[in-house]
Amino acid sequence: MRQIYTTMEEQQYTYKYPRPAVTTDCVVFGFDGRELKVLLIERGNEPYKGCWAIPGGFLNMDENATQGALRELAEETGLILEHIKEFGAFTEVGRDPRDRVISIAFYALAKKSDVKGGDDAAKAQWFGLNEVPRLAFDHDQMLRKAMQKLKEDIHFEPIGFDLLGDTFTMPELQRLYEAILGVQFDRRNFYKKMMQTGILDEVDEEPRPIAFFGSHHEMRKMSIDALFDANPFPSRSDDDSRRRKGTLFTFNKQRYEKFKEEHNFRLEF
Amino acid sequence: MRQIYTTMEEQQYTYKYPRPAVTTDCVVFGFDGRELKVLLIERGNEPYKGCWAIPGGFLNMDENATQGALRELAEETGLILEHIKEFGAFTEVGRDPRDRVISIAFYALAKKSDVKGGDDAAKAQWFGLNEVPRLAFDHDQMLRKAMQKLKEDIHFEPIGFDLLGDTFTMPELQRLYEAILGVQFDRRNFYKKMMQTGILDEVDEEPRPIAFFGSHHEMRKMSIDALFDANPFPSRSDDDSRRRKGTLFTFNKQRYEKFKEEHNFRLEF
DNA sequence: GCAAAAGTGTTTCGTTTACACCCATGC
DNA sequence: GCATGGGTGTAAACGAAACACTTTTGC
Repeated sequence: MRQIYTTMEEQQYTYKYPRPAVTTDCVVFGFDGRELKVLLIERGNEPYKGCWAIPGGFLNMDENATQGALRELAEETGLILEHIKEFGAFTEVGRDPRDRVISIAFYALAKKSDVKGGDDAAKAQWFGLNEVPRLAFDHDQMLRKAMQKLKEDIHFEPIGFDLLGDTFTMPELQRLYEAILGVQFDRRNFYKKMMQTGILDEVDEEPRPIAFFGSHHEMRKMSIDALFDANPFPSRSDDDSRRRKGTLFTFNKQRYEKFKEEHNFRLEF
Repeated sequence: MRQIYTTMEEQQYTYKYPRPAVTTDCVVFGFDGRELKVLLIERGNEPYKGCWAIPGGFLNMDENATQGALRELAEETGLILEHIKEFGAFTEVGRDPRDRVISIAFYALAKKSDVKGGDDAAKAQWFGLNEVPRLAFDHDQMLRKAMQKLKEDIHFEPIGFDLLGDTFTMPELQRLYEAILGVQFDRRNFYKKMMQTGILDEVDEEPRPIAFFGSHHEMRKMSIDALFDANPFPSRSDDDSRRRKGTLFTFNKQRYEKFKEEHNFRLEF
């Protein structure tokens, strides 16, 4: 948070008209095979010290909002993501008790393999969506809006795949959709609909692919196994007993692009 | 623009960290019975002096983004609207050549009867979507994104009705949907789909209702006729020959609310 | 009276939904 | 061997799309 400016702390910035401070926040969703999780951080400073909050922080002058949100996310939680989606600005006058602060809000979807434990992430923790504590600022509202947007977006974009590993089974995918949308699907109909999009490839055996993670500029390679060993999904890793059973699939991005063209950019469920 | 602060021009505002300036912009769509229009203003100041732009301006410290956008819209175009919809933040570092400025963007739909001519609106003008000139800043991009959002939203919300008068005929409504979505519908199927939503009421004869307009705090009443006489839709008012033919309908907001509940908040077309 | 647009029902087709049994795996 | 979850096809219902002729209005 604001680390870039620690060497300038004595410097002052003066403007003719008052300006709100601008922050970015990023709601990160994860999936443990059973329910949706959200990644929160415990605030170390006032206001709302000790309270849980959506990761985020002040926008730097040399980055756009997306870059700012990704940077803050990496700093505060250790998560290195590529795709986040803006879903709204939060601009009520009194939303920060100290100062006028507006926030540009994003949501993101994290695979298990994106989770990097330890160090920076010491104060970051996953919460089931029904166990979320009272959040700082207007972050309750922000979380609700993010969930709503996620529900809407998943009808038209295969964003759900970002929440699963590189390979997944059809029941896993179905459980994910059911968790996000809060409804139950008939297994056979779900299979059919998914398969007839043509964006899924059947995989004969688990490929144990290479995953990338590390800091923004220095990427390291390591096997999925090492990632899992180093950073098991925090709670209920016994849920893994629900996984790795049945036919494996993988998401075919190329065919998805083609699919989008043909179907007027709609993928419905 | 910034009028609230004209008495403080000598005052300076100092912060420990640099802050972007925050503006709001509002893309206003109108409909002349044939094609979609967008309301633009000609800039009187640098940068982009003389260039057309989406109405907007700096956010005041005592208003949220929605209030700021509505205020700027009223100041710059004379339009007093109630509902605008945020569709994104524009935050690229170099989007304003002078300073770091981020903008929160809205779109709005204006009925003919919302158009208030003269005075403030001297430099505001409607453009057909194919006649839009090169716009200031990143406003081309902003306009494209607004159109895209409008297209998406109209599938699920009856926002189209805001573009028509209090009463309208079915062909008018159909032309509007066709203009927004860029497709052609079968007349009979369109009738059926609209009527089976139950959100339209048939009106026997034109009710000549009372309309409200004026400044934010001092509302005046006048008849629709006087409004039309004073402020005909700028271009092609001969398009009115396409109107007032056939059965009149009006939008039933109450039934729409009920409809939303029953249909899981979806209104598809 | 002629041209242009409004009004109206039915059939066809495709999509969505509902539904049941066998198989593989883990305990 | 029993319980749990995975895998598969078909029939019925529903909603979307295609389609033509008569009536009204404006010139």
